[in-house]
Amino acid sequence: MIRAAYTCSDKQLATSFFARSTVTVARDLLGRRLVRCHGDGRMTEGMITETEAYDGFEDRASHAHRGMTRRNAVMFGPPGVIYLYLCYGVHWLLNITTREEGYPTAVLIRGMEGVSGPGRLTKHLELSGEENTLPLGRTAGLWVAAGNPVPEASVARSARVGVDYAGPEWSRMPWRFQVSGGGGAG
DNA sequence: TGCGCGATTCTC
DNA sequence: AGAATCGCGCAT
Repeated sequence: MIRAAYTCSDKQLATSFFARSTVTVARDLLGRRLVRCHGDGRMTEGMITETEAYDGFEDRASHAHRGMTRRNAVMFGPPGVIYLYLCYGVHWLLNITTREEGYPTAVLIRGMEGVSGPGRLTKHLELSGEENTLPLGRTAGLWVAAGNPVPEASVARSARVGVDYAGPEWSRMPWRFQVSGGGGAG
């Protein structure tokens, strides 16, 4: 039997990485490797290719824009924490909290290498409500590996998906980040 | 306690 | 274009 070994993805991003501006973190996560370590030793990992920022009370697209509730409480907590919620009663969506405690923010992980769509991503990584509220790390079996972001030329910005209900100002906010074809091998 | 809706995805 | 599917958030 082959025992899973931690290799280059062993070193994870420090909590301080997530303690910055939500939009900055969303952009800076592109190109980083998302690592999932299952209980039975299997590991799944891949480069993050798409993210979205949800920032503060004023952002009407954010779960937190009307204040703290049971569901979104984790967004008000410390940075680097996993926020998983059930969308449409069908799909789990993965977020990572950012900024300081008390200010509600999170980055939605929408896509990774070989996987498009936030609902398919959690299914691929075998994530569900169990990991909700856990800090990124070995205990959760999920973390972002230290590495390099993609170059600026490889970043595409656009409006967030599926948030028309937030009104024109907030639904048009260019807080969606994707790895585009440009920028060379980096 | 009840009701409408959603940070999506799959099928027709 | 419409269904799946259920917890959340707000109104009663």
